[in-house]
Amino acid sequence: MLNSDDALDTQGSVRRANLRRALQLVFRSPGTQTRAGIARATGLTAATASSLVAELIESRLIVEGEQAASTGGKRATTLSVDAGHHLILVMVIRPTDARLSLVALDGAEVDTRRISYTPAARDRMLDEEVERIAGEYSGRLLIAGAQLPGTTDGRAVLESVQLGWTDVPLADRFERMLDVPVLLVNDVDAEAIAEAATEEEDSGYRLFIHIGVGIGAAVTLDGRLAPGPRDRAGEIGHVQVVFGDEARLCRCGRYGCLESASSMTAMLGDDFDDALDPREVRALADAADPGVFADGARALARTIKLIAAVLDAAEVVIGGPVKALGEPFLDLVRTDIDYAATGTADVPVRYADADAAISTGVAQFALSAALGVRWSPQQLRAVRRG
Amino acid sequence: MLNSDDALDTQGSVRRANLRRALQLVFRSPGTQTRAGIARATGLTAATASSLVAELIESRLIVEGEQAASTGGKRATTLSVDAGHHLILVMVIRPTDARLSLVALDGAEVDTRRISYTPAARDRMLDEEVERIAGEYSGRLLIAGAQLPGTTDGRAVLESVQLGWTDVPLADRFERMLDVPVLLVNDVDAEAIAEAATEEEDSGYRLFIHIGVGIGAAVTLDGRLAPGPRDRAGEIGHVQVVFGDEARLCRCGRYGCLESASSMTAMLGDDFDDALDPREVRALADAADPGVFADGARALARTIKLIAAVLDAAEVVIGGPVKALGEPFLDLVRTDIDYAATGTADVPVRYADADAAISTGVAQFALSAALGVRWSPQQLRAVRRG
DNA sequence: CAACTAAGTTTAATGAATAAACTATGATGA
DNA sequence: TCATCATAGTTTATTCATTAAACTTAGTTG
Repeated sequence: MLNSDDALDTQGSVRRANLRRALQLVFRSPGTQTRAGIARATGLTAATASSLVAELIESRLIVEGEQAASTGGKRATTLSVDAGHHLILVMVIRPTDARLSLVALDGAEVDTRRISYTPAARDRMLDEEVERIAGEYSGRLLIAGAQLPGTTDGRAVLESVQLGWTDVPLADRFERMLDVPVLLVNDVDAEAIAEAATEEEDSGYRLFIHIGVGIGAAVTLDGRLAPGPRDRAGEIGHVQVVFGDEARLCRCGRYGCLESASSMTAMLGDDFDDALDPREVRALADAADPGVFADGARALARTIKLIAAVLDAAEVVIGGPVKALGEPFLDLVRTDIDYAATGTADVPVRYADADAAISTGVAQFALSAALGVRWSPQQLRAVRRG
Repeated sequence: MLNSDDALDTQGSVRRANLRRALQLVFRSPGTQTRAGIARATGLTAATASSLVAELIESRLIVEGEQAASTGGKRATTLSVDAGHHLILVMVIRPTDARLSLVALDGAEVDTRRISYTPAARDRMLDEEVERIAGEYSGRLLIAGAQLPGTTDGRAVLESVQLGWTDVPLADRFERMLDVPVLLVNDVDAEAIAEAATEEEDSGYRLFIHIGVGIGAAVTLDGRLAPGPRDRAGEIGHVQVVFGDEARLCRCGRYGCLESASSMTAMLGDDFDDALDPREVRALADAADPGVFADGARALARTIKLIAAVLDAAEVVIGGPVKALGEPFLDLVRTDIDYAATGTADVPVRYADADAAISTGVAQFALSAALGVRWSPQQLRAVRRG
């Protein structure tokens, strides 16, 4: 709609860019943004801002709200995101279950369905549910995004060990049913995008590391995934970071992989599972040998130091089930990063915000692709509550 | 000129973008590009392409050349870069000497001056030479770029151990004398940019690693430095990558840094110096214990694997004096990268092209900033010969 | 209540694109 | 040999999103 081609053929591209900018301003400050505010923020004239707003209202992307208090003259008409029309279909696809949510433009979840399946029935049941949604919400769907474990180029699943898929053109399949654009995104990338909502412009690279049964990484910049064709980026779980006698056998058959030291399975044993709730994880952690956390933190710190140095990363965020280990584990990592390192700037390390992983990332990813727009952190919280 | 603001206020921004695209096409295929070719490549109409070309000729950026052979109709007028007017001032600043070159838009070096100094006299002599150039070439200068060792935000030298500078606003100082924009760039970044000229669009990230007395890294994407405010990026020399008994004392006082294993000084001893020519380096290498190369290659391979995995890098390029060690050293690195690693794609590793380091990178960096344009690899070779 | 201030709209002008008709020049084939 | 076609490039009228400036609306303030 607002996106599309990169051809700078005519002034249409300027119009699209300005529509995006105006829409972004409303997304960032819903309920308080005004036509005059858009004019001031963009440098466009009030006439143009009005024209842009008219088109966005016409497209049912924003709506007028209350009159704002006067600031000395006529009261301004506030603008909000139009939550009443367009919907984003968010699919979280996991090996034995999936979650399909319809998310409004204000972040509210309008409808959520959960399905469970055996791997053999997965394709059929997914297709059926997508078909059903296509029937029920036809005309209101804006875009769809699917998050899944594995590598993807956004259109097809290149390789997913967990799902047992190789080169599956999932986006094409769903697009034929839904008749709106469908995007695929790696689950860790989606988690990183959700987390990146708090990222300010020009604040630099942020490294996100998910730690559960496996380990994955993602790099974001200005609230979006770092640019470039990076279909297989972030696959750091099986890079060797432990050497010599300390290197342990990894499930991949090699020695000293990051996962062999820092994954939750490595630290808590095979009883650990991504589906455990934090209380259960803490119980496992209490029973574990404290040495495994020291080893895990050390391997993780080595990884972080190198990547943060080459990117000059502004922040490192750690997400996933590992959060149940709490600040003590993070302090081990921070100590091992060794802030005194010559030539390496201090890299703050923190855990991801609670619940960011659910489906906000896919929704944000799809929204950004459809409208070139980011939600404010406040609105993401709305999605999380949903 | 063609760059400037990001304000999408008017169709002027479209015009600027189209001028850049037309200019880029002439830069990429000088002597063979035509108005009709620009129209075809951009999707713009022939009328618009003609108008863009007229403006670029008016600005003395391109010139008409020969008539091309007919392809079935009227012969086309070829277009070339106008090498006769605008000049780029390229400064390579080193601790005890500097090189100031005036580079034409076709890559030819029109004038080159070398100055030597003691650190105490450096500022004065640089200023004098820049003033002299400002006098001689006033009116023809388009932009200036300075390459130097150390961290920079493009405007000021944040920290340069080699030059003994901290927070020196060098760009401002030179801009007052030259009256054209001045950009600063880290020397390894400049080397990476020169190397990135062969990089195709959308081919992914390329990791460049310079190995001499010190080690630095840079990441490029689509022929340019990876985006983002990365003032201190690539400072990987003093990240620990060797652990346990194998870790050696580094000149920074810590143990196991990448430089302590893989720098030329670590491998060849303190007799090594960045100024040695390849023959002298090979002589040192012949006298060295082969074990140091194995150790150096192993530490380097560990570094490369992790960074390449997180970025999904398409290629790794190694530059600097290390090239004198030849393919045997590179083969050690390649073997250690261990192509069989699970989840890690094969990353090709090669040496940088010969002579790329001289001044092409700064020139390209400045050119890209001034006109948003990249030279073709052919033209970069012209600079290298200069 | 007059003067001021801010929000927002209307109208004419501007500039960069397109479409379509045009000129110029060479290749091709009956 | 010349009519026809193909390609390069220009000219002219039209379109469209912007700006500037005048205007309306609706509030605050002395």
